[in-house]
Amino acid sequence: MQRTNFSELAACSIARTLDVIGEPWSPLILRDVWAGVSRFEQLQADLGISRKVLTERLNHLVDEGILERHPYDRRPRYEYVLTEKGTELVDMLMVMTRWGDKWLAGKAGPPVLYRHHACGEISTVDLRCAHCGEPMHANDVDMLAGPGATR
Amino acid sequence: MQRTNFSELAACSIARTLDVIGEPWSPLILRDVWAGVSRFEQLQADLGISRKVLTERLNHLVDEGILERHPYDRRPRYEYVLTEKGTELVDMLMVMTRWGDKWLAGKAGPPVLYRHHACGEISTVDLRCAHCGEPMHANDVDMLAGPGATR
DNA sequence: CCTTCTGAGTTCCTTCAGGAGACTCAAGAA
DNA sequence: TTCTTGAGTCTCCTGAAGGAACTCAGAAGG
Repeated sequence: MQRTNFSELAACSIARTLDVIGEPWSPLILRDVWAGVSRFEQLQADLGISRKVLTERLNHLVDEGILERHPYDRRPRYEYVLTEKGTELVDMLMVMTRWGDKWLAGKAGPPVLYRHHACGEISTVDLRCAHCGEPMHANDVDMLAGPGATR
Repeated sequence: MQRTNFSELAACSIARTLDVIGEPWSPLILRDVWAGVSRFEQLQADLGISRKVLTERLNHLVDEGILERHPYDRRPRYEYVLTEKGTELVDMLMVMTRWGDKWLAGKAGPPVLYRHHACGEISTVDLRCAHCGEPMHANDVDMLAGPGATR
């Protein structure tokens, strides 16, 4: 086995999630589909990914229920569309984007801005506690074993 | 070139972030260091990663300012510690965890729970607009070109 | 009716990253 | 002086990623 199957290492939601979108290119494919680049040829041209790997990644993302293939012609032509499961994964991309904007964008500033529908403002995501609404970051929590802790 | 350098593709904070922690194992190393597994031998044993790859990943994460090497002995023995930059990356892991808990944990439930210091409750992260405080997810935003959009 | 075009893959070959395990090296312990 | 331990190196092998050419089905064009 060349690449370890992470989710077999331990009961860990991070490892499991990496088995779904941890392979090279997968997050960028998700980003593109989210941004409206949704056909095979468009994705291949936009990313410069090899056709073989693009095929593999798309199949995997469809198998995992992240993307759906929607035919747009009577010929075998498809558009890839985010499922609900896939759309919720984009949350992670938004947090990645925020981190990259802060730490890697440099003087040029963020390459992409988000306008929030609810308030109409250019904004960024903020992590809050689902319970009390206060900020919730790495140093604001303790970790405890959960019900699914054993394999 | 076997693996594409994503950040050269386009001005994209996701691609740039992937160049920092997108390689296989890197997020799991981060998780372990965050959880207190901080020495080479511990990481190797806990993850089952090959020593060669662990060395490469740790060097890269140190180079990128995600981890710092702290000597804990007069012999060359080190502990790896998250920098501020690295700690903020853990936000992303918390969001990955939440997604994995929801979509992949199944009946067993989440393997790990987080207790929020501020309120003392077991809770999860929630994405909010930094501007208005309302929920902010993939379908709640429009994308616009930002100042760093050109390469 | 025959040829051309197009989107969506497949196939094939080469190169290089990941896995496994043995080896090294420095310093303290026995 | 030898043994042990943590933290890496080194070597060999396998298999994934890159690149480019090939296939295939249906539509369009003459």
